[in-house]
Formats: sequence, structure tokens, C-alpha cells
Amino acid sequence: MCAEYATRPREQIAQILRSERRYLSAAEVFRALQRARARVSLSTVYRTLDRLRAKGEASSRIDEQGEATYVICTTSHHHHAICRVCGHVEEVACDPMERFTEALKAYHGFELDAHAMEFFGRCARCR
Amino acid sequence: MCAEYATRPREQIAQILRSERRYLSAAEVFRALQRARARVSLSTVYRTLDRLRAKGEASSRIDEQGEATYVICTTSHHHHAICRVCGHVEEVACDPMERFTEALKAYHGFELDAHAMEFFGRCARCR
DNA sequence: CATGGTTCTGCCAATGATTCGCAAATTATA
DNA sequence: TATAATTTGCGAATCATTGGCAGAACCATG
Repeated sequence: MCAEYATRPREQIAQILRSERRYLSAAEVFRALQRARARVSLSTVYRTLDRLRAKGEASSRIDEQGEATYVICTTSHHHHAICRVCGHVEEVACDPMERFTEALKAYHGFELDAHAMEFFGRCARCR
Repeated sequence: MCAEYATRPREQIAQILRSERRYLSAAEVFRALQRARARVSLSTVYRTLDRLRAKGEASSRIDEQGEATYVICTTSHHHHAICRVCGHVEEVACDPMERFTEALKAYHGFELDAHAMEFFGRCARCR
């Protein structure tokens, strides 16, 4: 029991996420599937996205409107810089943040949990 | 037209927010009102919280479950460091972030919009 | 302190994203 | 192909949030 089946819907959903390198909501993935003539139910989209996150293959965030969005990530230890213009997700290594982490601790006695941060701005292309 | 009435419900809601220095959802504010024997409807809580945000007297964020939460802020130009343990909100001035902003631009060509960041960790008291 | 126009509130129905239950379909394996 | 486990699709249920609207509260004025 508890095996793992490779199914067509799952592969189609992963495909969509891999091709778009930005945070997508379940509804957006669902629409993309329809455009691609893939018959997958919205329920399956929700379940599959959540499953990808649980396995660590995707990371999720709640956007400004409170909707859950997902993106496939490639490296393991990093944070996301999200472009406000195109939605592009830049994976930021932990290293360049250490200076800031130290400053925050010195100024405020605040110890940063470096695993839950995201940054917004404009990426190199959109500037 | 477009005047502004000082009402009991509004004052009671602001009172709650001022006494708790952490992000509260509409439902939490509503429960706090009930504990204080204040008869205010949930609709009014939603409207008032949104109104405070629009006036810049409170700032809001969407939590991990997608619920909108609100906190009163005192200074104008800052970001929030949120304690994972007690929920305490530390207001972080922009200054200590400039180093980090520069590094992000140098490494990734990413220009940070310094007005939409939040940091999580453990505050001085909870460490 | 009564009046009247404006602004707020409470109630309740509507919305929209997400989850749940369950029967039918799909997958892996023999 | 037969079987058992897993996954899917459908529709109903849930839950935070919003909208409409009639009545209540507010406050400047007479």
C-alpha cells in the first residue's frame, strides 16, 4: 500500500509548471490544461499541486488576493525574488542574505528564520 | 458629502488592534470584541479593517492559510519582522536593508521594490 | 433639542476558492 | 485479463469575504 502511480493528469500538470517559471494558481494551471486540450478536473489540479509541494518539488505561496500559487523549484536551499512585472521567479541563494540577517539581529534582536522570505521587485529583463 | 463619522464600533475595533501588537484576522478581532461584550457585526469588522488599511493606519498581510490579517503601525516607512512564536511585529527601518538590496541587484540584476517585504523568525523575547 | 441629510451598521444572501465523499476509471502487477 | 491499490471526476459542502439594502447612528443646523 501507499505506492505511487504515474498518471497522465499528473504529468500534464507538471508539464505546465515546468514550462512556466512563475507562480501559478490552480485556476491558471487548469486554464492552461484546457488550452492544451488536456482533460483534467480542477480537483485533480488542486490535489496534484498540493502533492508536489508536499514532496518538495514545488514551492507555494499565497498571493495578495489570498490565492495559493505554485512554482517548480530547481535548487534546494534558496528564497524567491519575484518580478512584479512578468512574475519571473529568481532563486536567491542564502549567502547574499547573511549580512542582512546579522544586521537585523544586531538592530532588533530579531533572529531571522531564513526559510520563509520572499522579495518583490523588477527582474533584470523588466527593469 | 464624504464626511467621516466617529462611531462606537470603529473605536472598539481600533482599540483591539492597538492593544494587540500583532497581525489579527477579522475573525480574531470579532472574537475579541465579543469577549469585551462589544456588539459589533462581522461585516463591520471587515469594513473597518479595510478602511484602516486604506487610510494607512494599519497594514495588512495574507497569512499562510490565505486569511487577511491586520496590524496597527506607528512609523511610516518600514517593513515587518514577524515573530513565529508570539506573533510580535517588529518594525524594521529601511536602512539596514540597503546592503542586502545592493547585493541582490549585483548578483541577480534584481531591483528590489523595498515596500513589500516581510521577515519571519523569533523576536528578542522569544529566542 | 428636534430635524434632515449623510454615513454607518446589521442582517442575510451571494460569491469564489478550496476541500470532501464517493463511485467509477486508471494503474501496476501477476 | 483479473485483481487490488490508487487516482480521478463530479457535485456537494465549507469557509472567508463581499454586496445589497433597510434601518440606525451621527452631527451640523435651526
